[in-house]
Amino acid sequence: MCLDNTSRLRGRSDGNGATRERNEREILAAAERVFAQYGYRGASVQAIAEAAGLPKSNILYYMGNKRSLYVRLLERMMGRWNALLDDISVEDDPAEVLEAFIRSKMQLSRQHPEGSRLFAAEILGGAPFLQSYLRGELREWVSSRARIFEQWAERGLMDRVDPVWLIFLIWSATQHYADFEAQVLGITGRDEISDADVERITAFLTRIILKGCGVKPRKT
Amino acid sequence: MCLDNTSRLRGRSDGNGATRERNEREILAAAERVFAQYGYRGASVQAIAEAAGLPKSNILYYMGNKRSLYVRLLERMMGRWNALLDDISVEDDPAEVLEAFIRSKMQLSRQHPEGSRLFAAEILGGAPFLQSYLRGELREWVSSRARIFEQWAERGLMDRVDPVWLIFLIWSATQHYADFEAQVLGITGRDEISDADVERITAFLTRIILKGCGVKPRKT
DNA sequence: GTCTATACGAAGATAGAC
DNA sequence: GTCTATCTTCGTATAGAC
Repeated sequence: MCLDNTSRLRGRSDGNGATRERNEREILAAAERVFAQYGYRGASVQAIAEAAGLPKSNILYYMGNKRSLYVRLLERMMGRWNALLDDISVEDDPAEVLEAFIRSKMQLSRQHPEGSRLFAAEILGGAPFLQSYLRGELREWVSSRARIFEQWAERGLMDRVDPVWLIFLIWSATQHYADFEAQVLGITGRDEISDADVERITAFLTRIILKGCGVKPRKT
Repeated sequence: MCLDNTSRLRGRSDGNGATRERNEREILAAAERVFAQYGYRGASVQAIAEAAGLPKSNILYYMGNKRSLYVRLLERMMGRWNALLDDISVEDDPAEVLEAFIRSKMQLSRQHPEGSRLFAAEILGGAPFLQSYLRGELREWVSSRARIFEQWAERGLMDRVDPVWLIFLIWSATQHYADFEAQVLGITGRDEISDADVERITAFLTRIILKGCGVKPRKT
């Protein structure tokens, strides 16, 4: 007699999908933490559900299955990553570009430590889901940057160092504080890495790397 | 009438425990690979058994349980690590010491990439088994080195940089090639990192870091 | 010493009640 | 849309045959 099942339930929900959106956000955040901590295999849907405060089947209802949830998180992280890799040109000032690169990379790891660790765990395990990304998109990005570094060296704006190793050096140095946070905290006796620490580390890395590459100080 | 069970079996085996030794070595090597790839939770005893070419219960017979196998591997890796951290003094030449440090750290990662990744996965997951090692032994080691770096700076042998951040920089840069090997291979299009690559990377890192810290060139 | 068989819980995933 | 109940497979670990 009364409303059918579908409309009754539609009526009970908010109608604009706000609940779904909120739940999805919660699930993605919780899953990022759990996958980052235990890796793809080590993470259980149950653990993600508990972290999100939802029943297990709810996770699978929203995300289909464990695999696609994981892929979605990786893609989200790659998106954040791509967002900060805007174009640079030979005409730019090397000191400025390298400093901005180090700074934005530090901030990305800082703002998304779980995403950073998720990515690290994926690579550590042989990058089963990211092979094509690494061999395609990312490889292209590295090549194009490398060419610019080489041109800077030709113009005498910096030393002739292998640009690819330089990019890896910046990546490893900046990611370290997110990925190996447990080690950094344990050794330094801190219980968190503060904003001031991040500022000091950024300045330290910028200084060592710019000086180490013989980059001429900023024009500004 | 014939021999009792125990002696019969002793008689059948080699008697000097060579089989046991060989099996243990195989198991440890296989487990290191599997734990490195999947992390503690993600690794299954079954997968380790298959990698070692032995039945599952054999693994548990030799190692007791999954946990103690894992701990044993961590301890083995910490042992290798400690072995290369011999004493240095203020009297030594900074350039020589830092270069030797970078070189030996690169070689450790090179010779034991699975051990390196195992350690990385443990830290990534919040170092549940290594908390006390980090807060104790390793912390002490870092402090003592840091003091020496500071004294070198006071003597004008290098810039006044934060010695702890410097140690982290060297660690992250050198471990990167083992831990993120999949990324390095994907981006550079290599299918392995050769000895010559390691040599080039070592030279690159040494150059950037020494120059970046304003270390006076070697006396030799 | 070594392996097969098995106990028992937790894994991912789905069916179906509400 | 959401959750409980359940299916099947795989997890660690052990008992006991050989």
